[in-house]
Amino acid sequence: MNKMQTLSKNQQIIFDLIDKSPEPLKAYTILFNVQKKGIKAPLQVYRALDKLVEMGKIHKIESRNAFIACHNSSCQVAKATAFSICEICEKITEISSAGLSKYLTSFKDKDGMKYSKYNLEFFGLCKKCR
Amino acid sequence: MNKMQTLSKNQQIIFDLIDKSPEPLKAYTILFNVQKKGIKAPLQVYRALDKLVEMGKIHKIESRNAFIACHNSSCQVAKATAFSICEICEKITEISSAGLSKYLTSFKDKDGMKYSKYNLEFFGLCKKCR
DNA sequence: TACATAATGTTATATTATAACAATAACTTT
DNA sequence: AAAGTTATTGTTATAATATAACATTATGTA
Repeated sequence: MNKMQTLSKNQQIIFDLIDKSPEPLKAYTILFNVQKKGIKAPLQVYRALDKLVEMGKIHKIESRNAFIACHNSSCQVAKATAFSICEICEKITEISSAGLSKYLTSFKDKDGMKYSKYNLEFFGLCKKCR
Repeated sequence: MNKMQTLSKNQQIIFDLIDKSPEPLKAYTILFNVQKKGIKAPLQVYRALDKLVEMGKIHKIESRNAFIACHNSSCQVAKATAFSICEICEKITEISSAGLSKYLTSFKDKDGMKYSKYNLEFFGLCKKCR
Protein backbone atom coordinates (compact mmCIF):
# COMPACT_ATOMS: atom_id res chain seq x y z
CA MET A 1 0.00 0.00 0.00
CA ASN A 2 3.05 2.24 0.32
CA LYS A 3 3.90 4.88 -2.22
CA MET A 4 6.89 3.81 -4.24
CA GLN A 5 10.03 4.91 -2.45
CA THR A 6 12.44 4.23 -5.27
CA LEU A 7 12.88 6.70 -8.06
CA SER A 8 12.21 5.87 -11.65
CA LYS A 9 15.02 6.09 -14.17
CA ASN A 10 14.36 9.66 -15.27
CA GLN A 11 13.58 10.78 -11.75
CA GLN A 12 16.86 9.33 -10.51
CA ILE A 13 18.91 10.95 -13.26
CA ILE A 14 17.36 14.34 -12.63
CA PHE A 15 17.49 14.08 -8.87
CA ASP A 16 21.18 13.14 -8.97
CA LEU A 17 21.94 16.18 -11.07
CA ILE A 18 20.07 18.55 -8.78
CA ASP A 19 21.43 16.90 -5.67
CA LYS A 20 25.04 17.36 -6.65
CA SER A 21 24.56 20.89 -7.90
CA PRO A 22 25.82 23.63 -5.57
CA GLU A 23 23.07 25.90 -6.79
CA PRO A 24 19.44 25.61 -7.81
CA LEU A 25 18.94 24.46 -11.37
CA LYS A 26 16.41 25.60 -13.92
CA ALA A 27 14.38 23.15 -15.94
CA TYR A 28 16.07 23.84 -19.24
CA THR A 29 19.51 23.78 -17.66
CA ILE A 30 18.60 20.35 -16.38
CA LEU A 31 17.37 19.35 -19.81
CA PHE A 32 20.63 20.41 -21.39
CA ASN A 33 22.61 18.45 -18.83
CA VAL A 34 20.70 15.20 -19.15
CA GLN A 35 20.44 15.02 -22.90
CA LYS A 36 23.50 12.80 -22.99
CA LYS A 37 21.54 10.41 -20.78
CA GLY A 38 18.70 10.17 -23.27
CA ILE A 39 16.26 12.65 -21.82
CA LYS A 40 15.43 14.76 -24.81
CA ALA A 41 12.21 16.65 -24.18
CA PRO A 42 11.17 19.36 -21.73
CA LEU A 43 8.16 17.35 -20.70
CA GLN A 44 10.33 14.50 -19.51
CA VAL A 45 12.13 16.94 -17.25
CA TYR A 46 9.01 18.65 -15.97
CA ARG A 47 7.32 15.34 -15.23
CA ALA A 48 10.24 14.16 -13.15
CA LEU A 49 10.45 17.52 -11.40
CA ASP A 50 6.75 17.39 -10.52
CA LYS A 51 7.11 13.96 -8.96
CA LEU A 52 10.27 14.86 -7.08
CA VAL A 53 8.60 17.96 -5.65
CA GLU A 54 5.59 15.86 -4.69
CA MET A 55 7.84 13.40 -2.88
CA GLY A 56 9.68 16.22 -1.15
CA LYS A 57 13.01 15.23 -2.67
CA ILE A 58 13.42 18.65 -4.21
CA HIS A 59 11.87 22.07 -3.77
CA LYS A 60 11.01 24.76 -6.25
CA ILE A 61 12.30 28.25 -5.58
CA GLU A 62 9.27 30.06 -6.91
CA SER A 63 10.83 33.46 -7.34
CA ARG A 64 13.60 31.95 -9.44
CA ASN A 65 11.88 29.09 -11.26
CA ALA A 66 14.65 26.84 -10.06
CA PHE A 67 14.94 23.56 -8.21
CA ILE A 68 17.07 22.60 -5.25
CA ALA A 69 17.47 19.27 -3.46
CA CYS A 70 15.97 19.06 -0.01
CA HIS A 71 18.54 18.71 2.72
CA ASN A 72 16.16 19.21 5.56
CA SER A 73 15.84 16.15 7.83
CA SER A 74 15.25 13.69 5.02
CA CYS A 75 12.64 15.83 3.36
CA GLN A 76 9.96 15.55 5.97
CA VAL A 77 9.16 19.19 5.66
CA ALA A 78 8.26 19.32 2.00
CA LYS A 79 5.17 21.23 2.98
CA ALA A 80 6.92 23.81 5.06
CA THR A 81 9.76 25.36 3.16
CA ALA A 82 11.89 28.41 3.80
CA PHE A 83 14.80 29.75 1.83
CA SER A 84 17.29 32.55 2.03
CA ILE A 85 18.25 34.21 -1.21
CA CYS A 86 21.17 36.56 -1.69
CA GLU A 87 20.09 39.21 -4.13
CA ILE A 88 23.60 39.78 -5.39
CA CYS A 89 25.26 36.40 -5.80
CA GLU A 90 21.99 34.45 -5.91
CA LYS A 91 23.23 31.99 -3.32
CA ILE A 92 20.19 30.13 -2.08
CA THR A 93 20.01 28.14 1.11
CA GLU A 94 17.25 26.15 2.69
CA ILE A 95 16.53 27.38 6.19
CA SER A 96 16.08 24.77 8.90
CA SER A 97 14.74 26.49 11.94
CA ALA A 98 12.55 24.61 14.36
CA GLY A 99 11.32 27.88 15.78
CA LEU A 100 10.37 29.28 12.40
CA SER A 101 8.59 26.18 11.22
CA LYS A 102 6.77 25.83 14.51
CA TYR A 103 5.68 29.45 14.33
CA LEU A 104 4.46 29.23 10.75
CA THR A 105 2.91 25.79 10.97
CA SER A 106 0.71 26.94 13.81
CA PHE A 107 -0.02 30.34 12.36
CA LYS A 108 -3.68 31.16 12.00
CA ASP A 109 -4.91 34.25 10.20
CA LYS A 110 -7.80 36.32 11.46
CA ASP A 111 -10.33 34.26 9.54
CA GLY A 112 -9.17 31.29 11.54
CA MET A 113 -7.85 29.72 8.38
CA LYS A 114 -5.19 27.15 9.13
CA TYR A 115 -2.74 26.15 6.51
CA SER A 116 -1.45 22.82 5.38
CA LYS A 117 1.55 24.16 3.57
CA TYR A 118 3.69 27.24 3.19
CA ASN A 119 6.63 28.56 1.26
CA LEU A 120 8.76 31.41 2.52
CA GLU A 121 11.50 33.20 0.64
CA PHE A 122 13.78 35.66 2.40
CA PHE A 123 15.84 38.13 0.41
CA GLY A 124 18.93 39.95 1.52
CA LEU A 125 22.69 39.91 1.26
CA CYS A 126 24.79 36.95 2.23
CA LYS A 127 27.98 37.24 4.28
CA LYS A 128 30.25 37.52 1.29
CA CYS A 129 28.19 40.12 -0.51
CA ARG A 130 27.67 42.37 2.46
CA MET B 1 14.13 64.87 -4.89
CA ASN B 2 11.06 62.73 -4.26
CA LYS B 3 10.31 59.68 -6.28
CA MET B 4 7.36 60.34 -8.50
CA GLN B 5 4.20 59.55 -6.60
CA THR B 6 1.86 59.78 -9.50
CA LEU B 7 1.48 56.92 -11.89
CA SER B 8 2.22 57.21 -15.57
CA LYS B 9 -0.53 56.61 -18.09
CA ASN B 10 0.14 52.92 -18.61
CA GLN B 11 0.84 52.33 -14.97
CA GLN B 12 -2.46 53.94 -14.01
CA ILE B 13 -4.45 51.92 -16.52
CA ILE B 14 -2.92 48.68 -15.38
CA PHE B 15 -3.10 49.51 -11.70
CA ASP B 16 -6.78 50.40 -12.00
CA LEU B 17 -7.52 47.09 -13.63
CA ILE B 18 -5.70 45.09 -10.98
CA ASP B 19 -7.10 47.18 -8.17
CA LYS B 20 -10.69 46.60 -9.13
CA SER B 21 -10.21 42.90 -9.83
CA PRO B 22 -11.49 40.56 -7.13
CA GLU B 23 -8.73 38.11 -7.96
CA PRO B 24 -5.08 38.27 -8.96
CA LEU B 25 -4.52 38.88 -12.65
CA LYS B 26 -1.96 37.38 -14.96
CA ALA B 27 0.12 39.49 -17.29
CA TYR B 28 -1.52 38.33 -20.47
CA THR B 29 -4.99 38.62 -18.98
CA ILE B 30 -4.09 42.20 -18.21
CA LEU B 31 -2.79 42.68 -21.73
CA PHE B 32 -6.02 41.38 -23.18
CA ASN B 33 -8.06 43.71 -20.99
CA VAL B 34 -6.12 46.88 -21.75
CA GLN B 35 -5.78 46.50 -25.48
CA LYS B 36 -8.85 48.66 -25.95
CA LYS B 37 -6.93 51.37 -24.10
CA GLY B 38 -4.05 51.23 -26.53
CA ILE B 39 -1.65 48.98 -24.68
CA LYS B 40 -0.76 46.47 -27.31
CA ALA B 41 2.44 44.68 -26.36
CA PRO B 42 3.43 42.37 -23.49
CA LEU B 43 6.42 44.52 -22.74
CA GLN B 44 4.24 47.51 -22.02
CA VAL B 45 2.41 45.43 -19.46
CA TYR B 46 5.51 43.95 -17.89
CA ARG B 47 7.18 47.33 -17.60
CA ALA B 48 4.22 48.80 -15.80
CA LEU B 49 3.98 45.74 -13.56
CA ASP B 50 7.66 46.00 -12.65
CA LYS B 51 7.29 49.61 -11.62
CA LEU B 52 4.09 49.01 -9.69
CA VAL B 53 5.73 46.16 -7.79
CA GLU B 54 8.72 48.38 -7.10
CA MET B 55 6.44 51.07 -5.72
CA GLY B 56 4.56 48.55 -3.60
CA LYS B 57 1.26 49.31 -5.31
CA ILE B 58 0.89 45.69 -6.35
CA HIS B 59 2.42 42.38 -5.36
CA LYS B 60 3.33 39.35 -7.41
CA ILE B 61 2.02 36.01 -6.25
CA GLU B 62 5.07 34.02 -7.24
CA SER B 63 3.51 30.59 -7.19
CA ARG B 64 0.78 31.75 -9.53
CA ASN B 65 2.53 34.32 -11.73
CA ALA B 66 -0.26 36.71 -10.93
CA PHE B 67 -0.57 40.23 -9.60
CA ILE B 68 -2.74 41.63 -6.84
CA ALA B 69 -3.19 45.18 -5.57
CA CYS B 70 -1.74 45.91 -2.17
CA HIS B 71 -4.36 46.67 0.44
CA ASN B 72 -2.03 46.61 3.36
CA SER B 73 -1.76 49.97 5.13
CA SER B 74 -1.15 51.98 2.01
CA CYS B 75 1.50 49.63 0.73
CA GLN B 76 4.14 50.28 3.30
CA VAL B 77 5.00 46.64 3.52
CA ALA B 78 5.96 45.97 -0.05
CA LYS B 79 9.04 44.25 1.26
CA ALA B 80 7.25 42.01 3.68
CA THR B 81 4.43 40.19 2.00
CA ALA B 82 2.29 37.27 3.06
CA PHE B 83 -0.60 35.64 1.28
CA SER B 84 -3.09 32.89 1.85
CA ILE B 85 -4.01 30.77 -1.12
CA CYS B 86 -6.92 28.37 -1.28
CA GLU B 87 -5.80 25.37 -3.29
CA ILE B 88 -9.30 24.62 -4.48
CA CYS B 89 -10.95 27.90 -5.42
CA GLU B 90 -7.68 29.81 -5.77
CA LYS B 91 -8.96 32.62 -3.59
CA ILE B 92 -5.93 34.66 -2.63
CA THR B 93 -5.80 37.11 0.24
CA GLU B 94 -3.06 39.32 1.55
CA ILE B 95 -2.40 38.64 5.20
CA SER B 96 -1.98 41.62 7.51
CA SER B 97 -0.68 40.40 10.79
CA ALA B 98 1.49 42.62 12.92
CA GLY B 99 2.70 39.58 14.83
CA LEU B 100 3.68 37.71 11.72
CA SER B 101 5.48 40.60 10.11
CA LYS B 102 7.26 41.41 13.34
CA TYR B 103 8.35 37.82 13.72
CA LEU B 104 9.62 37.52 10.16
CA THR B 105 11.16 40.95 9.88
CA SER B 106 13.33 40.24 12.89
CA PHE B 107 14.08 36.65 11.97
CA LYS B 108 17.76 35.78 11.78
CA ASP B 109 18.99 32.47 10.48
CA LYS B 110 21.87 30.63 12.08
CA ASP B 111 24.42 32.36 9.86
CA GLY B 112 23.27 35.60 11.37
CA MET B 113 22.00 36.69 8.02
CA LYS B 114 19.37 39.35 8.34
CA TYR B 115 16.89 39.92 5.60
CA SER B 116 15.62 43.05 3.98
CA LYS B 117 12.64 41.44 2.34
CA TYR B 118 10.50 38.34 2.39
CA ASN B 119 7.59 36.73 0.66
CA LEU B 120 5.43 34.11 2.31
CA GLU B 121 2.71 32.05 0.66
CA PHE B 122 0.41 29.87 2.74
CA PHE B 123 -1.62 27.13 1.10
CA GLY B 124 -4.74 25.50 2.44
CA LEU B 125 -8.47 25.48 2.12
CA CYS B 126 -10.60 28.55 2.61
CA LYS B 127 -13.80 28.58 4.64
CA LYS B 128 -16.04 27.84 1.69
CA CYS B 129 -13.95 25.00 0.32
CA ARG B 130 -13.47 23.22 3.60
C1' DT C 1 16.87 76.19 -23.11
C1' DA C 2 19.35 72.29 -22.45
C1' DC C 3 20.16 68.35 -20.06
C1' DA C 4 18.86 64.20 -17.83
C1' DT C 5 15.71 60.69 -16.66
C1' DA C 6 11.54 58.09 -17.11
C1' DA C 7 8.15 56.25 -19.94
C1' DT C 8 6.49 54.64 -24.36
C1' DG C 9 6.10 52.09 -28.78
C1' DT C 10 7.49 48.27 -31.60
C1' DT C 11 9.38 44.00 -33.41
C1' DA C 12 11.48 40.02 -32.42
C1' DT C 13 12.82 36.39 -29.53
C1' DA C 14 13.93 33.91 -25.20
C1' DT C 15 12.29 31.24 -21.40
C1' DT C 16 9.12 28.45 -18.88
C1' DA C 17 5.53 25.07 -19.02
C1' DT C 18 1.66 22.04 -20.63
C1' DA C 19 -1.67 19.41 -24.03
C1' DA C 20 -2.55 15.35 -26.41
C1' DC C 21 -1.68 10.85 -27.70
C1' DA C 22 0.79 6.43 -28.16
C1' DA C 23 3.73 3.07 -26.17
C1' DT C 24 6.12 0.62 -22.52
C1' DA C 25 7.25 -0.86 -17.86
C1' DA C 26 5.95 -2.16 -13.14
C1' DC C 27 2.80 -3.67 -9.72
C1' DT C 28 -1.31 -6.49 -8.23
C1' DT C 29 -4.72 -9.78 -8.20
C1' DT C 30 -5.97 -13.97 -9.67
C1' DA D 1 1.76 -16.73 -16.13
C1' DA D 2 -2.59 -13.87 -17.62
C1' DA D 3 -5.27 -9.97 -17.11
C1' DG D 4 -6.03 -5.71 -15.30
C1' DT D 5 -4.35 -1.43 -13.38
C1' DT D 6 -1.33 2.34 -12.62
C1' DA D 7 3.00 4.78 -13.24
C1' DT D 8 6.29 6.07 -16.36
C1' DT D 9 8.15 7.08 -20.78
C1' DG D 10 8.58 8.97 -25.53
C1' DT D 11 7.29 12.35 -28.94
C1' DT D 12 5.48 16.34 -31.38
C1' DA D 13 3.39 20.44 -31.04
C1' DT D 14 2.04 24.48 -28.80
C1' DA D 15 0.73 27.53 -24.87
C1' DA D 16 2.06 30.79 -21.42
C1' DT D 17 5.38 33.77 -19.34
C1' DA D 18 8.99 37.13 -19.88
C1' DT D 19 12.92 39.90 -21.83
C1' DA D 20 16.33 42.06 -25.49
C1' DA D 21 17.24 45.74 -28.39
C1' DC D 22 16.42 49.94 -30.37
C1' DA D 23 13.96 54.19 -31.63
C1' DT D 24 11.02 57.79 -29.91
C1' DT D 25 8.43 60.84 -26.89
C1' DA D 26 7.30 62.90 -22.49
C1' DT D 27 8.54 64.72 -18.04
C1' DG D 28 11.33 66.69 -14.54
C1' DT D 29 15.27 69.54 -13.37
C1' DA D 30 19.38 72.54 -13.67
